Amino acid sequence: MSSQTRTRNAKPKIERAAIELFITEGIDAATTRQIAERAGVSEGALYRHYKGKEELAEALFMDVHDRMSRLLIGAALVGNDLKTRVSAIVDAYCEFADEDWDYCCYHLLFMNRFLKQDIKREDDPVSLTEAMITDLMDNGHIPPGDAALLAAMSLGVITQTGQNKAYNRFRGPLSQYKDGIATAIMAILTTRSGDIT
Amino acid sequence: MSSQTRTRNAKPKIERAAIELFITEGIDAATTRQIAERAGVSEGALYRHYKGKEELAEALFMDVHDRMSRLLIGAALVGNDLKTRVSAIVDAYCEFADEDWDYCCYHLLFMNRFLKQDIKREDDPVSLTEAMITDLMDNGHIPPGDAALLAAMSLGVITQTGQNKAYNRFRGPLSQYKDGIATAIMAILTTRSGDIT
DNA sequence: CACTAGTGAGTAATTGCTCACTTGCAATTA
DNA sequence: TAATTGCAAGTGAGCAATTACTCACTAGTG
Repeated sequence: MSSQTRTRNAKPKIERAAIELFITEGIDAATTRQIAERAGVSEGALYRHYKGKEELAEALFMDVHDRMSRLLIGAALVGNDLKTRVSAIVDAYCEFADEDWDYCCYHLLFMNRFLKQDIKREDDPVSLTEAMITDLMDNGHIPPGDAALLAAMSLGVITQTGQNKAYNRFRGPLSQYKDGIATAIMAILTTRSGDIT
Repeated sequence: MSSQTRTRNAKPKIERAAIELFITEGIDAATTRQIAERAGVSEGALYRHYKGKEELAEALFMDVHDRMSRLLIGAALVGNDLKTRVSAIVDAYCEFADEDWDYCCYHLLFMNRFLKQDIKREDDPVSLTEAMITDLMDNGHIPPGDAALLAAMSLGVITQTGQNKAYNRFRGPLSQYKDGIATAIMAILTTRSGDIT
């Protein structure tokens, strides 16, 4: 390798390659050799930046997960009524998804792998949503109800739409569905057991 | 192993052990030795009934997946109006979940692994739900709208509630939430963009 | 007695990771 | 400015460990 220039900036290349392979092959099935090859980097380079494959996968996931949390917190500050908040959150999620689908998709596909341990932090997306819903109820914007359940269902509307895009059932940008998603979430939050005949 | 009686009915023992390990360890991380040990059976027994570990995992998944489809079809026959159908489906799902949580949980956790290839069969749960929603719209039970999106979101409400139980955010039987879930789905299906101020 | 179902030690292949070595940037010195 | 040098970053052959699967054999049922 005499006159060949050595690769630079291996870290971002590795991360991008890893995300792509993790999505298509699965985290366990993707080998460190594959990742290195796709990144155009040697296998050893991976270990300069991460302790191992598992740590790489987890770091990538937590990076996205924390971005989601910040996105939620940011959207919550926009206003305090129902429609403003819900629209802000849905818009922000869709924008993130369309801007970097691979990272968003990775987050959707491997939630259960990394979230099984990491239960009930104060600042994870589910807890944040739950707190926001409690707040909306306290301020009389929505009728009282089980905030935890409402949070789970509301997030389910968003994530399941994303999953359908991941399975190629939906084509094109996620934003095209943002009105439908926001409407559905508002419907969930405002409707209670007696309201439907 | 002279006077030791040889194990009988290895197949169901293997399946149960596999499901349990797949849930806790993940499909790739669970080894054939672990499965055999937990089942109280030799490793070779697995290969009398399945071509390999992957085929075992897929067969188990498809078994549950098809049960879900039959469950949906059965519930659809109960009535033809909104409330009857939605309640029937939610009740059936909750009952299945509470009766055999391991199988239901396995289905929830590994959907994306096995459903990525298996896109758009005529009789998979998502397509069936979509068809049912189209039918409800045609008969004037719910306002017109994007049936595919509404199907995805409605199923999201159910699956996400299940996922939350899988992550131990929710304790106890899933049935305790069935009214809340049914109400949310009806709200989604009956509400359209202009309905909320 | 035939044949299905179960056994488990052995094998071949994979794969995550290590380590001695190399590169070339950036700070230090002359 | 040019030479020196320290060090973070990159290399890749090779190792040690794991593990899915095979196969010759066997138990026991009908």
